[in-house]
Amino acid sequence: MGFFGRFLLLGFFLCDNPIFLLNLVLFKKIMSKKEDIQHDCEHCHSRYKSIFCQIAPDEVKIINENKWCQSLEKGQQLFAEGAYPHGIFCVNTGKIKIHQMGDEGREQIVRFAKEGDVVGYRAMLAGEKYSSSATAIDTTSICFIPKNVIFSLIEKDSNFSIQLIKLLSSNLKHAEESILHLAQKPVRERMAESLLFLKEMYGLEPDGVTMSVSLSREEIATLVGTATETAIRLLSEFKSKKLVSFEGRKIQIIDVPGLLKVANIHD
Amino acid sequence: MGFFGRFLLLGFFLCDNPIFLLNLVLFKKIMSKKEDIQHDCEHCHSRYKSIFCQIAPDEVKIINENKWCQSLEKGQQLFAEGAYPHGIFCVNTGKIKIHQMGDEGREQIVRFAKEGDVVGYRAMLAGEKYSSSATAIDTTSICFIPKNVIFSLIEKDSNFSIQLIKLLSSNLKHAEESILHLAQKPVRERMAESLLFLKEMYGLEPDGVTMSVSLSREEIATLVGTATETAIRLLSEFKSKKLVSFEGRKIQIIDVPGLLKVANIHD
DNA sequence: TTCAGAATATGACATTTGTCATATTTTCAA
DNA sequence: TTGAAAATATGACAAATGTCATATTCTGAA
Repeated sequence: MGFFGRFLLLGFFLCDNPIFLLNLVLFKKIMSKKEDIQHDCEHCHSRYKSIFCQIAPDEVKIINENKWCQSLEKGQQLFAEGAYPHGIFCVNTGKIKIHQMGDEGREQIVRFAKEGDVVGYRAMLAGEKYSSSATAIDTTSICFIPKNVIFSLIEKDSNFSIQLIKLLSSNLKHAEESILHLAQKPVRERMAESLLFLKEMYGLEPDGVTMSVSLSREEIATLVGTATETAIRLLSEFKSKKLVSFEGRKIQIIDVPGLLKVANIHD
Repeated sequence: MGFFGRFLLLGFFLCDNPIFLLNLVLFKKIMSKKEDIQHDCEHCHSRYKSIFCQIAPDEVKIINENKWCQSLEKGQQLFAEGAYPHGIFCVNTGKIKIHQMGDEGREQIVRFAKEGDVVGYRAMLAGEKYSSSATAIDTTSICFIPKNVIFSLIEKDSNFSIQLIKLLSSNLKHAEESILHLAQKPVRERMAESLLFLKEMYGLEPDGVTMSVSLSREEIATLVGTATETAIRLLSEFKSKKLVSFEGRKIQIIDVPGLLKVANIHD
């Protein structure tokens, strides 16, 4: 897709979007970056980790011709609650948080995405507005695949449907597990669990102890489902108990068995 | 499918099931009931409300020939956490709760199902063990459709895949909403919300005020995500504030706007 | 560099919610 | 019918968690 095509697509994406102003800012930022790198789906390393891992070569070609890549700075929003989806986003590299706004203006992180993950698909598939927002929590490179391409893939390739179904199933399983834990586990256990989860999700830096994700205390609090102050206190407590250590937002996981114990995880 | 076929299927269902003993009880109960009514999918009223509403007549025929119906008493378990799924269950009439067991042996209700809903599909589609249990909370009639029938339907009918995808999406949306509310709303708000939810989900009796679902205080507590005593206290409070009234487990919704206000729901 | 605003940290306290004890009522099987 | 067990109800209290106030530290723009 050439520059003109991309422009048209972007225009389409913007014009029936309720939060037009916000996207206008995004639009300007994108335009000011001159040209984002257009990746090649055929040799895309993150494709093999994704729901697109098994699709036929000519389908890959169609996606490649219709997709559109973009890079996001840390903190940039990919889409916002209430907007209409026109396609899905595939994460090439980077980190994304999926979050919702609560009554008192407090955000709640409900999911994360990394390389190979797909975001924004739930609302698109259901034919609804986005029920959550997505924001980059690190420099991120994503590809946008238009709605019609996805739906024609579902029509043609039942294997792709199964991949989507498995993805949704997996998300649903995790969501229901979160429901259980939010309802029944005390904050301290959830904090330990969340730290272990982040370690699993985004891994560690080459030093083998520092977590690759960098989140503010407030973000950690909205993941755990607690007040920011409580999150800070618990992190300090974990530090004093030598379960973790940290310097600002760089958190080191020192004692995994200890954290598992605090999280009340056995098997 | 004749009696012998059903027996074989049941045998299959049972033998690689980790909680064999539990199912043995179920097995005996089923057998003692002589013969469950075998419904006809072609004229099934609940099919039109379900994910099977759009499938082709010959597919309906295949399902009809391979399905197997069963009725459950209130309190009977349909499947248990940890067991392996061999198909999905379609609710014909009745009410089902989907619940998980927490660390301290406390259950947590994560979803409900009624006429036209499908249960047990998440684990089956993902190729995993059940992550939750399903139990009838009212006299319920269900049909069992074997795994292979469902997967061949997905393969043949992309429309059916889309129905499944939409179902999963809808469940995921509700689950993420629950996460938000459990993390941010106080118990009182969640209680009011749960009562309104139950009213929407299962409706009212002909009198126009009494809720059709009958749950114990403990079950209500595990839905709201609180201690049983707290649930009882809040219900009493709502009663004294004339928001609801009740006689045992029969709960009347008196003041919907009042409940909406307590639940902190505006729009 | 410097300064303002944001993020982090910590104490004091209030509120919410859970737990335990103990009635009271209901249910169901002998 | 009756009695035991379960469910419901309520009080007293403890524990967990949130809120507010206030330092302290960090960060980025002028």
